[in-house]
Order: sequence, then C-alpha cells, then structure tokens
Amino acid sequence: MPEDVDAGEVLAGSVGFLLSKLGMTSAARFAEMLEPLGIDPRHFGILRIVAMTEGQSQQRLAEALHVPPSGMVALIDDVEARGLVERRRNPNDRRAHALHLTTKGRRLYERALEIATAYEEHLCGGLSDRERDHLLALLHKVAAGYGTPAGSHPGMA
Amino acid sequence: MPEDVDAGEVLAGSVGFLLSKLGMTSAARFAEMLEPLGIDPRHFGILRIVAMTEGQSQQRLAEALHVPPSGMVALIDDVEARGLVERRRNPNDRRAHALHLTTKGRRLYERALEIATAYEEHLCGGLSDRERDHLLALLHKVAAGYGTPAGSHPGMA
DNA sequence: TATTGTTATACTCTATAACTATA
DNA sequence: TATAGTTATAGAGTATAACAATA
Repeated sequence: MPEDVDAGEVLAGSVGFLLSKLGMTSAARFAEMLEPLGIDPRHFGILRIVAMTEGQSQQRLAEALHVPPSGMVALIDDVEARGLVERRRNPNDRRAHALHLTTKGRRLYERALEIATAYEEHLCGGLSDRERDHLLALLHKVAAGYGTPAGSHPGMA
Repeated sequence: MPEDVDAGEVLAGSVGFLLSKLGMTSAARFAEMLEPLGIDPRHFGILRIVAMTEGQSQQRLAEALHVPPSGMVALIDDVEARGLVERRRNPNDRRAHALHLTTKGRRLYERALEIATAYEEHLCGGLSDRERDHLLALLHKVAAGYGTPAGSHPGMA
C-alpha cells in the first residue's frame, strides 16, 4: 500500500517542489499532445525558431538555443526527415546551411501552435482569467530572479 | 548574435511554457545547492521517504516513488555507499531489506532540509508573503487538474 | 509457484572531439 | 588558419528481463 508511505504534506507547501513537479508533469502532457503530429517539444522549438528567423544557419540557432552543434545536426535531421525543414545552400557561404520551413512544415507548425493553445487551455482550465493573469505575473516575478532570456528553454539543451 | 534570434515574447504569455521552464531551471538550481552534500534531488527524495517510513522494503518504496526495482537498487546503492542508509535484514522475511537512515544519514538529511529551505527563500525572494501564499494556492489549483498525489515527483522515476 | 532484490543486457541519449569542405 | 557542419566514439543513464534466494 503506497498510500501509507506517501505523506508528502510538507512539500505541498513548497513553491520549488510544486513548480518543479508541475513543470515536469505539464511538459510531459504537452509532449503527449504533440505525439499525433510525430514531433516532440524540442522539434516544436526548432520549428518555432526557424519560422521566426528563416534562412539562419544551424550554428546561429544552436547558439541561441544553447544546443551543441552535433545535437543541432540530430535535431535538424529529425525535422528534415519528416519533410518539415529544408537545408538550403547559402550562395554567400557554402559551408553554411540556410534553414527554411517547407510548406508542409509551416502547416504542421500551425497545427502545433493550435495544440499549444489547447494545452494552455487545458492547463489553466481551473482558473478564471483574472487568476491566470495573476499566476502569470507571479511566475514572471519569480523568473526575474533567474536571468534567463524570455524565449529560451533549458529543455532544448 | 543570438539576441537577433531570440524573440520569445509570444511564449512569455504562456503559463505552460513558463511553468516548464521555471520548474526545470529552479530544479537545476536546487541540485547545485545540494552538490556540496554529495547528493542530488533524487537522493534527497530517498532520504526523505526513508526518514518518514523507516524499515520499509525497497520494493514498497519503489512502488510509492514509481521507480523500477532495478533503479531503486542503484539509488539505494548510492546512498548506502555514502553511509547514509542501511539495508538491514528483515527477520520476518529474509528476502526483503528493511531500510533505515544511519546517524550520518539523519544528520545529512537535516542539512539537506536546511538547504531546501534556503532554496525556497532564494526562489521566493522577490515575493511578499501574501504573494507567495497566493502563488502556492494558484499552483495547487492548476495541479488539481493533474491527479498526482501530493508527495510524488515524476522526476524520481 | 510467487516474490525480493540483484545483475546483465541492450538501448537511448548526449557530448567530445576528430574530420571535410569551404573560407 | 579558422569556421560550418558532420560523423565517430565513448560515456552516462535506464529499462527489460533473466536470475538467485527465500517464501
């Protein structure tokens, strides 16, 4: 009977514990929701940054996402194999690849954005709009203590 | 220049993204703070549950923490090698090990609890007491949507 | 025959650093 | 000589399932 053994009341009062637990649980849920699309949250991150900065080189994105170059190769290989991203030759510097979304990639990215929205609804379903705004503000306030840039996520690395 | 490429404003408005990012960042910080003790957050979890339920078997704890039996062996090996936990023979069932904290283990666990408290302070340093309580309440409300028991953390598995 | 704990195997993930092609 | 990208290799981590001791 694991119930005997649970007794986690102490940690229920800890912001750190709850944050870590909720972050992990909800990220796993997001990953499940993306599964029908054949991608995971990191691929989503790649699609997002390529969509925002078409034509950039792999290493530039690797730096921005704090992913080692070899890891970026694997990630781009994944999305390229699915026909979502194209490596184009850069005529100015033929060492570098210019990354672009394919039409299929753009469509899938849009579907992924819808899933992200549905996920957000799912997550905040129990909150009123006011509560959601308040939670967001409080999270930003906590996050301010960690000087991390807005768009980057440690899970990419 | 990664700054050109950042542009994460959209996700800054997402509870899910922030939660996942903050959870991961702050958990990494907690791990760093535990490092001087030679343990990581999972070992802390083991010490905690053993402290709360002295004499339990490995498999009972494994079930409670959703860790596979072989993983529990590795985890207990770690803390036993550091002299923090003892495997005692159970006279009633000599297949099973009864797990107990050593004196050293109890002392180290208490230091780890102090670190956990310091970590919580560090995390919530930017918040007033009222804000902290409010954040906790909102997080609990979100967590209610995921029927996870209070003490368990998916990171143990 | 079932169960506790252990070990062995195989698998995934990832990072480091060597390599190529361009510059 | 330096840089973009790739590949090869080796290491950590982890799960599956076979195994030994006990019930």
